[in-house]
Amino acid sequence: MSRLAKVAFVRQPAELTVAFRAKGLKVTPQRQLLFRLLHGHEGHPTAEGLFAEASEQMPGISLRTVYQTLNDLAAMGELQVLHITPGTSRFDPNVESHHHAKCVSCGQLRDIHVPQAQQLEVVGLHDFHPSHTSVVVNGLCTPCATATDPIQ
Amino acid sequence: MSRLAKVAFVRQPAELTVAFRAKGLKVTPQRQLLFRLLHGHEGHPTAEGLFAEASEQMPGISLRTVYQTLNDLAAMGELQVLHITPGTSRFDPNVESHHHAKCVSCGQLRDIHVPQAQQLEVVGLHDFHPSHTSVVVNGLCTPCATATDPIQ
DNA sequence: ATGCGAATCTGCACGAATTGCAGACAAATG
DNA sequence: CATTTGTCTGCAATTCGTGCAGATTCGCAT
Repeated sequence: MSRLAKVAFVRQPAELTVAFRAKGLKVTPQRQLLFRLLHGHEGHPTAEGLFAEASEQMPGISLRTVYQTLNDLAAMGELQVLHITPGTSRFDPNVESHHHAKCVSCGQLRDIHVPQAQQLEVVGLHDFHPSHTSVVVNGLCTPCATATDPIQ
Repeated sequence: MSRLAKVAFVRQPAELTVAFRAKGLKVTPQRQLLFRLLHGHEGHPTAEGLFAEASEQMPGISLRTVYQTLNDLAAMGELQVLHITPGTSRFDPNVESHHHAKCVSCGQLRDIHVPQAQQLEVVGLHDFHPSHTSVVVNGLCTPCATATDPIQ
């Protein structure tokens, strides 16, 4: 196939609503909007990026609220937080086991699958209890590889 | 053996001196101090951490200079810059091919070897020119695992 | 050695990302 | 519909890192 099979995005907004209430967290219009934006999001948005998207549909929403909600989702394991790019966190709505390819020129991230990732032989891992392995393939995306000027 | 075989640290200060001059960069006492601190450094220090170490031996050295030198070294490939922990960059004097284990509780990083890392099968990597793969094993170090159990 | 030009050092200001705080406000519950 | 509690917004503060400028020093060629 030419693309990854359909991936599992963050849970349905309705499910997140239940999960929030179950934790004593309230479900506000702002949070519902973010649930919707994240569900089906194929990229790896930053908080600022989601704030921009959210602002289109709800002018006046606060960046602070976006951070708050993303942090809550991450704490509940409904969202992956990536620290792959310098300076900023990226939020990955895809919670299925997967990994990333990163263009070292433009910083673009894309999802990949690495079937053997959880069965890697590791040397030098003493007194450590591994839970999850993440793989990042660094390289150049085709646009950056062909362009003379590797600007975003 | 109970530890990794002797790893290759950043090149000898004398070699870095030659490399800097060859690039038209000057070799100052500040830089020589950082060369020495990095050579044989077993950890993954932050710029602030190296600044603190450097300040002991050279009071008055500027944090700006530490950043400058680390960036120069990274640009020359004499140092790896890691974006694994949130908010800050870590500098890895070990330029040999290796990977990292990260304690998700205390943030500690340690070096590991993953022999198969460069031969991983990757699914979903189209229009991309990979150069280098990095593996991070997340988990708990023994102190954190035995201390207060963070997850109930 | 000596001098000159270019690179560097330091201190400070600035910018981006993220969090802390407080008062107004709204969601859940009975 | 009233109460309780958590949330929202705006702003200040913090942290990490870089841009800038003037004084200084390195390194090469006299």
